[in-house]
Amino acid sequence: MSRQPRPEGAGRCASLEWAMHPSSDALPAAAAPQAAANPLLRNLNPEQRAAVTLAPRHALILAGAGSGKTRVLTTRIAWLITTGQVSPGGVLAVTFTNKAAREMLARPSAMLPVPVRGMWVGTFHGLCNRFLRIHWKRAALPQGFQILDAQDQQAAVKRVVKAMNLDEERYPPKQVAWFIAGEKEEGRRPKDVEVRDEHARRLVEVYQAYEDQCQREGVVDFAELLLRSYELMRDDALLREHYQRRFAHILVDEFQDTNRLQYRWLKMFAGPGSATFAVGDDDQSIYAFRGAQVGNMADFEREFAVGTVIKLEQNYRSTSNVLDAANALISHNVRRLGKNLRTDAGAGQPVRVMEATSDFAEAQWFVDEAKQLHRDGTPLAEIAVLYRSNAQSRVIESALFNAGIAYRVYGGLRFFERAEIKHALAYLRLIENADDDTSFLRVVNFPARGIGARTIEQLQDAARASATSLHASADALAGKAGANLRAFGALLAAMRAASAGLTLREIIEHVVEASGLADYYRTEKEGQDRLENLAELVNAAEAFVTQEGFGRDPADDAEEVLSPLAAFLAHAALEAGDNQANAGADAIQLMTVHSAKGLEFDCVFVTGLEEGLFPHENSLESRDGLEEERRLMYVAITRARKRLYLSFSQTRMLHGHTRYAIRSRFFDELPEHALRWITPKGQRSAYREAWGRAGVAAAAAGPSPEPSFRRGEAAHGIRTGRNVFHDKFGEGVVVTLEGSGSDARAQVNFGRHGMKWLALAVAKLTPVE
DNA sequence: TCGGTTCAGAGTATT
DNA sequence: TCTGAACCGA
Repeated sequence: MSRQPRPEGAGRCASLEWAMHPSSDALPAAAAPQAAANPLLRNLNPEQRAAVTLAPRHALILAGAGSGKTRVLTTRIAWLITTGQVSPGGVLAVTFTNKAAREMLARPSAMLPVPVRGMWVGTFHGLCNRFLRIHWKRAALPQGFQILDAQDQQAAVKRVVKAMNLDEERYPPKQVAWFIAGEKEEGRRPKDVEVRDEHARRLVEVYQAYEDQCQREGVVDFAELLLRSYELMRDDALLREHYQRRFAHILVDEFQDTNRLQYRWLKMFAGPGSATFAVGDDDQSIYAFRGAQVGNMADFEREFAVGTVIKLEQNYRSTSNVLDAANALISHNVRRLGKNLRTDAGAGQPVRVMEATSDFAEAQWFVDEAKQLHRDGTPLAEIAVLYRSNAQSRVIESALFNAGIAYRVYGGLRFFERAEIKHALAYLRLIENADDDTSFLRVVNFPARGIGARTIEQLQDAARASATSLHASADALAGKAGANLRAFGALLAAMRAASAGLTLREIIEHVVEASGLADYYRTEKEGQDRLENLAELVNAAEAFVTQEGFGRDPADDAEEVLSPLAAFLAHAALEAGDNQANAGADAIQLMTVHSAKGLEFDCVFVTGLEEGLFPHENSLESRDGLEEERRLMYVAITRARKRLYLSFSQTRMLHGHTRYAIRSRFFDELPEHALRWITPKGQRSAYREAWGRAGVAAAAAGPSPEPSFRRGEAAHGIRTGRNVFHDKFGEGVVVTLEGSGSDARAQVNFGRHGMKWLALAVAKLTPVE
């Protein structure tokens, strides 16, 4: 044993040095004695065991893909509790997704003989909701405050922009909502935003008006949940001390995905006596675009004076060919904490690489390959197709559909986002809170009850004038329109009265009928599905009440108990539900690389590996952007257990045009020994040979491209789809030809050098082939 | 108020 | 090419 555990408060340089060391011989020795005794620690490797049994102090666990991260996290919780180091009530465990949160609750419960009640396990938002439900008074919120999802938020912003008479062209609600969420996630209120120009000043005004509106209506958006809790902790010393004392152990999953506000939030809960156990992987940081700061890992080490960094590098998922590919690829990133995956699984199958002539052909090839795998015994559900962007799923779907193979696409509308569900929820929310204008506007005329756009405009004017909600202003309108409005108000009042004393299930059943929603969908041609969804909503509510007991815990000493309806509405906003029925069926899995994170499959196909698509063109300008794309590719590769296929296509239908593509630069970063090119001979493009280590000019004579590429014939022997060589930019593909004679120009995709327009009279372009 | 037409835009996404 | 949103006529 070469090293002893680091004493408390040891300097951070030392810890960094630790991080850079091969870890197995550098583990804290403290783990060893108890290890044999406790069954929890059986089957853990030395690094995992070290992490699980770490003494109570801040620690950073660098957990590589497939290294048993969740296992370490959950076993640690169980370990802390069984060894009596903490009671369940002293544990705070945070994740990003509900799925991960459920796991983090379920697995320790299974390991422990004692109930884990009192433990705070959940998503950042879920925990903030819990926190604010308890301290709603101090947070200046109504007890039954409602949560706006992204859709609702955008609608609310739109209303503000309209009310302020701003040009919706210059202030698109989507972007304004994005701006507001971004500022909140940086912890900034309107007064804190730095204003440089007129446009920014206006944006801040909108932000302020939006805040006022939310406060008036008693609603909060997602970012507000975080910010409001953070501020309350920051400003209320008693409260802060209470929670800091309570949570002796804070565990964070996917730490590399935290944004600035989440990091500060964590810091606020970590008191002098708490130990923060942060688990993450900088190589899998793929959410910078939504505010994630990988830098939080370094900040954490510094600001928490982290004494222990443990690297989990033993991979239990993939064979070494797959890992060699992953390791080699990611080594091209400069900004890394440094980590290398290893496995005992043996070399396994080589990574197969396929070059297709078109996106259509690529999809067809995939289908044939998948059929073969299935025939050889792979369940369909163990075959996944990954792509960079959602639009790519279409051609694959249609190929699968034509072949009659079951498949499942991830993403898309989730249960609680469906229109009919949102409508029903809007009625329910109005029962809870009549001032919720977002919900009011959603259903005031749905089903139609003679309240048109003009009426609503008048109503909004009246509401603005009296600074009240729409519902409170209904009396101000005269005539037939006013009568209709008051009838709607009476309907809501009747629903509210009727729901008193009913169970949640009965309330929803009543509302679905009384609102006219059920009748509306019964007469609709395609309303059957929607009716079924509404019935499913009733079931979901029922399940929520029985299973969750709506999340109350006596230990939380909430000031008053929330009604089941309000709790269910919060649940609906925080957990959008599944996006697909029959999730368990045996079907091929289609998803973006982003949504594949955290999953694993026997066979993985990564498709569309073309310059401009993967890496995506929008991220090529900056090094950070490109490195994130590379991490994304790393995530894609490390999803595979046994077989990995990488494919790209010479042409791809994009935005209605055929685009000529160059294979992704990532191929050049993969080790040749782990790859096997399976492209049929006659199908390889010239640059395929040319692009390798030998340099560009010595292109092997390739076969001619598909006949369809021969269109667009032009002078100079250059034509669309042809591979050409340029002295400065190297190999490229002609994408477009324009003009004629001395005006002739060609648009050429030079891959890593980007898309260029070149005048054929000037530029020296030599056809390659 | 509805339904058809026109137009812009098209990356990744959890809560 | 396809989608969703805005717009216009009946």
